[in-house]
Amino acid sequence: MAEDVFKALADPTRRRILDELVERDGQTLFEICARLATKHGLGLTRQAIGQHLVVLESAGLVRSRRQGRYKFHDLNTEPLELIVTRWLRPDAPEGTP
Amino acid sequence: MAEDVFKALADPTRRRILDELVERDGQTLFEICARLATKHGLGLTRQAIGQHLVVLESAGLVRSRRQGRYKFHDLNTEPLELIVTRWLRPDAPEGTP
DNA sequence: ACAATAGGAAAGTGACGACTTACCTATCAA
DNA sequence: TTGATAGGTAAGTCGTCACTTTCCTATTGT
Repeated sequence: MAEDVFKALADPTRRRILDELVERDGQTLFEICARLATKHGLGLTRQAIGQHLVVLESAGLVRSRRQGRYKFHDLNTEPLELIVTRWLRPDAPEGTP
Repeated sequence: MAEDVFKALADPTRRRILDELVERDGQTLFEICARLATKHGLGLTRQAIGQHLVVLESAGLVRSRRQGRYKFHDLNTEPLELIVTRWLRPDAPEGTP
């Protein structure tokens, strides 16, 4: 849903996470925590980042694959292209007949 | 800057307002109120819509021009294009998982 | 087995945001 | 001027969201 995508993008920490995944795909939760702390100075707990990842995954912006005790997260830009065409292309076939 | 744009897009009512302005540019506050009420069944007060327009204008998504006692609102899609290119990798192949 | 590691799932708190109510200013028509 | 229209602003309420704390499950290494 578009609602979930926009709400997911509303938080600056979640946007930072997307930035991290653009730079290097397939990171684990602990890796994301470490990089956010060192590169951006974000002093958030692991649980907080984990909750953000849940939101991003529910919005379809992040896909995760489990491998043993590791869970790797990949960026999925597909929902982004959908929300853009809503206002950038006025003559696109809209869902409102 | 980008923060304001994402926060502005986070609210469904504000996205509806953008939809309305895509369909017909240069509407006044009362026109937007009427169309949101009739077409989308939104029972919001004029003040609420006015506050949303302030948010949209602060984000640069809406430009307004005053003319007498009327204030016309125009859509500005420029901030949208900026936020899209942030995560959409330009040289990524189409079917990359 | 045991402990360390990677992750998940609660409840609780504090702050921010959306909305209403009420009141106020400015412009136009009679 | 008077009254109607178009818009602006402030206080207050209520819900939502981000975050922490605490505790729990699952996998791996020794």
